[in-house]
Amino acid sequence: MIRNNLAILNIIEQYQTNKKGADVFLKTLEPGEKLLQQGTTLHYVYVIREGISKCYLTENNGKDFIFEFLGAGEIVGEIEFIKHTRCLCNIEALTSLTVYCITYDYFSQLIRINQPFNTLLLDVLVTRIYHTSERASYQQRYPAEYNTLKLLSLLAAHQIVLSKKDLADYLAVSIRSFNRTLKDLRNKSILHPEDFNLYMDKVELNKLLHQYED
Amino acid sequence: MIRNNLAILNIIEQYQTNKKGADVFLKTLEPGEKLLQQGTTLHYVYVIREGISKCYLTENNGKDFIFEFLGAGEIVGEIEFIKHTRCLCNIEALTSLTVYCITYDYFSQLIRINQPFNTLLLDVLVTRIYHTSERASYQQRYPAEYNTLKLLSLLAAHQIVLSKKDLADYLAVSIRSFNRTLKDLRNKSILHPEDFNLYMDKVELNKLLHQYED
DNA sequence: TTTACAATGGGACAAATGTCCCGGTTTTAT
DNA sequence: ATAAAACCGGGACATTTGTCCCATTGTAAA
Repeated sequence: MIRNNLAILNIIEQYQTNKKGADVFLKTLEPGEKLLQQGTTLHYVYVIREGISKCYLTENNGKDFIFEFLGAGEIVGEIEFIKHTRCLCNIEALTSLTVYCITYDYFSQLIRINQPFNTLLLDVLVTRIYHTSERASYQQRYPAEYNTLKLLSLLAAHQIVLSKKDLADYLAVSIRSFNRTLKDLRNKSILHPEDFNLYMDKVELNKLLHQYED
Repeated sequence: MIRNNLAILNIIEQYQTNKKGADVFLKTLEPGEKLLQQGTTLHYVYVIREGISKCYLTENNGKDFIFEFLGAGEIVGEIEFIKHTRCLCNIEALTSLTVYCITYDYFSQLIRINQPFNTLLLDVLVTRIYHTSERASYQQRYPAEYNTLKLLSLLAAHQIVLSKKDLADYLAVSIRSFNRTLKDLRNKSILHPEDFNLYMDKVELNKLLHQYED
């Protein structure tokens, strides 16, 4: 659930050390700052060097939907670059964030001239389609309880603690609903992880749930 | 909602006429036949020449979720090709379907050697991410009524009549729910399309709704 | 320290959605 | 032509989820 891509990071880091030009440079953001603002025009493509950010969209009714949490090596702004559009979504730093800023010209060069990079980019895009589609499907076709468990088990693989608001926005439910689900799960003395296709046993599961207890 | 891509179709048609080899050949499917079966291994990438198909995933609980309706020029199987995985989803013909079958070898060549094709492919992938993400967001963040109207207005732009099951699967709701929403909408004498950001007036809207009346 | 403000947790109720099921219609096979 | 089977719309009820609200806790600024 927190995406990374070290291969991309490597390529960019090589290029940055090779030529210290104005083509690739670093930028730092504090938690809460936005790298991309939905609807604005972009001039760079970014690659995250360090830190975690959330990629989300704010609907007209004020509700947010989080597409992904992005970590090291993730590309940002490539959609806007390729489609020549304004930002589809917001990217906001959750931790301190360091990103490589890549000029449009240079990124365009990379795609055309650097075959391995082109291949990596195709892979990144396809991976996104895969995950976005898969999640869109199960998140709408299974009840919140199932999705909550799935989310918690994914979260357990990372150390970071995310706010409940963010978790709820990822699941596309209200905070109230999310809290209720957690409470229900805690109260269920008999939980069969295998019912949920989770790769964890009951002990692990309870550990997870009680992380979020009072 | 029914995707097309004439630029891709053009390129493939040119190549097919140029060299009548075993690299690109045609295949025909009857309505109901599957071009891709979720979980199976693929050996070709396909480009739709004519007809409409649905791209959907069947969850373990038996529920389907339709990602998209694919029309002329749409690429199928490129995800499986690039990620070396088995089929993520099903592709099923809704009308008679003619597709170009492209060998993996040849597709791989196209990507590497044919710059315009590579660019088109990037554009296709990015467009998919864009639409999938946008829809995942609003479909989960707005009530069914809003989504139903949006769907009907999109549908109006095409001539094809889709089954209610397919429309419900696209919206990720039960048929019962979908029927109920249609009924409610029909009974609302005062409907303000502008409330829903729909590009149509009240007369058009009613025409739409009564298409699906008894 | 005190105050203000954001984040949290959950009760009560309303609204939305799913499940089950029945009666009517259409389709298919014999 | 008739019986069996599949399809369809919707009623009734259960479950899920959202909205509104208030009390509590934690945090940051004055």
